[in-house]
Amino acid sequence: MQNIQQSIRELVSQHYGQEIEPIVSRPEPQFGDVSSNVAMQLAKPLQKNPREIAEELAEMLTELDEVKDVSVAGPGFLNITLTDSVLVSMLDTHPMNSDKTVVIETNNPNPFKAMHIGHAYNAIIADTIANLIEREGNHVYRVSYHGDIGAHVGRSMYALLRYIDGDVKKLEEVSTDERNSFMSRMYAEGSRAYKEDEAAKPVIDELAKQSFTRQDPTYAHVYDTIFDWSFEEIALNMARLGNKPVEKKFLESDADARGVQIVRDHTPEVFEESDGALIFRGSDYGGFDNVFVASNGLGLYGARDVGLIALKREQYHPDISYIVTAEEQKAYFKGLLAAAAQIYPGEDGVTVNISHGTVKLSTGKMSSRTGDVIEISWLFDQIVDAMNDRGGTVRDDVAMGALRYAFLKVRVGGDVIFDVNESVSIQGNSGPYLQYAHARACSILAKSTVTIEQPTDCSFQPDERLLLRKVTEYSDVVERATQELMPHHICNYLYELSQEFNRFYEKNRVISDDRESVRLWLVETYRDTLADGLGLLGIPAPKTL
RNA sequence: GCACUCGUAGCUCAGUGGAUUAGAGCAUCUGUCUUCGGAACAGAGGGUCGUAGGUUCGAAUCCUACCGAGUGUACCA
Repeated sequence: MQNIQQSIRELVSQHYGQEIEPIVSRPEPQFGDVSSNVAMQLAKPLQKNPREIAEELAEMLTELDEVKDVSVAGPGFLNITLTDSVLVSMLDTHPMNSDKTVVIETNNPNPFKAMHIGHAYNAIIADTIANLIEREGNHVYRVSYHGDIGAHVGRSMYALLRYIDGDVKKLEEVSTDERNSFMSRMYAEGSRAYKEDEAAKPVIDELAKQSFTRQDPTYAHVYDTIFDWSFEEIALNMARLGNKPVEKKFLESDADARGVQIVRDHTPEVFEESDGALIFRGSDYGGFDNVFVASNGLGLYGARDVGLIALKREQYHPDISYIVTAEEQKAYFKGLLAAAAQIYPGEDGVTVNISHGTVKLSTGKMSSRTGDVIEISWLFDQIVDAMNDRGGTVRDDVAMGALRYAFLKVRVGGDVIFDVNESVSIQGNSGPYLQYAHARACSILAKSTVTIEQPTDCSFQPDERLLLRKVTEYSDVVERATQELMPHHICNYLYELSQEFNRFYEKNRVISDDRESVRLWLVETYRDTLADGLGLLGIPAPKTL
């Protein structure tokens, strides 16, 4: 597509003396392979009828080797059909043309709390965006960031210390399977006590403060144990979600002291004092005025994020650093990033916040166990149940594909209404459907004994050409998804691609047909493209299902 | 109150300046079919693209107002 765009640009430059970027798109197959409204773009500067310009351009384009046919439609649209060999040449993978150092947070659940559905969504979006950036040729560092200190730790510790009642051995009685629900129960209990029990409040505040120092041996022991459990749980869930491992875990405790110091060093130039706290006037930058260091001298999340930016900067010297969060934090990040831009002049725009919506269940049913949050384990249980109901075998790679695809197929930014049954459905626009489509193509390839040949004469039959044409769109789709950081474009495309294959497959035999070797090549090309696309989405592409 | 996001078929969503029927999936209805994995294919019904103006040769897409939903709005993250 870029070649033809280039050709049009040159023609326009030569014949009309206009330097423009011709807009080209993919029309419906019946209209050709490429269409362009370049004549309309030229009509105004040239003071000429667009239809007339289109006719002239059509004549010139027909002369090109890569063009088979051109027609003019409507007010002056050009519909261009390319030769088959050009179509084949378009299959070449798109160039790796970027070489930046990129840091991206691909998960950030807090220890001492259960992982919920929002963590899963956040992690899947971020991991897939990381895949896209990596594909461009950039050096990507996946990192994570976790809150290991502060208020929520105090709440959990309150309930935990009461639970063990002086005997740390009691923790050993909690079996591996029960740990996650045990931890969320403890957190829920502590939270409730903080809200409802006046006497507990100061105790919890004190326990929260202790999370910074952890000097009491019993406290330290319980803390360390739950800390380890939490990270085992996080690692387990990340693997289950199909996320690639991170290179480094950053902790709030690492970032805290550093951030507080930086905020102090930049007061009053960047931050200012207000009611004893150090604040940043985010409202001047589309955010809101926010406290970074509290009046009691302790760092808040803002200060820690400043510290985290400093740590990432030292460790990786990133050209771009992505922080993927839910949209609730969008305004906060406007302020934070404006502050960071002042702390590090000339590095404005290095740190970028990508925000996404929240996940809601279509059934409206929430987790019964912990009240208001939906735990990841519960989510997987639902998927497994739905698979069982369908009578299919339950497989981890299919569950993973179902969940990732359901989350990724919607545009990043809006909310996701998650329907468990729809996600595992083998029919329709779902992960398992694509996995099935892949397995089916593999099966054909495995069955044939004929050698696969890339066609040399390049004359395809109409149905073959339709499939080939669809496959050639892949690199454009990947490019768009990468530029916009929008994985859903790939989902939509892969689904259309599979449909196109099914249409072909329905009407045309591959094995024991005269054109078997050419068609095998086509099936293989399709299969490889599908597998590559699924790979970018982090979805397994099984050979059998 | 102010700021940001969103409003497209019964439901869930693509499409965000370009046309020749505004597209998919689910759901509903009808066909094909002893298949290379039918977990398929073909087709039908279903839309004043929230409402009203405006800009443009051309608007679901841009602008304005209004209606409706969500989120944020300093010592939680």
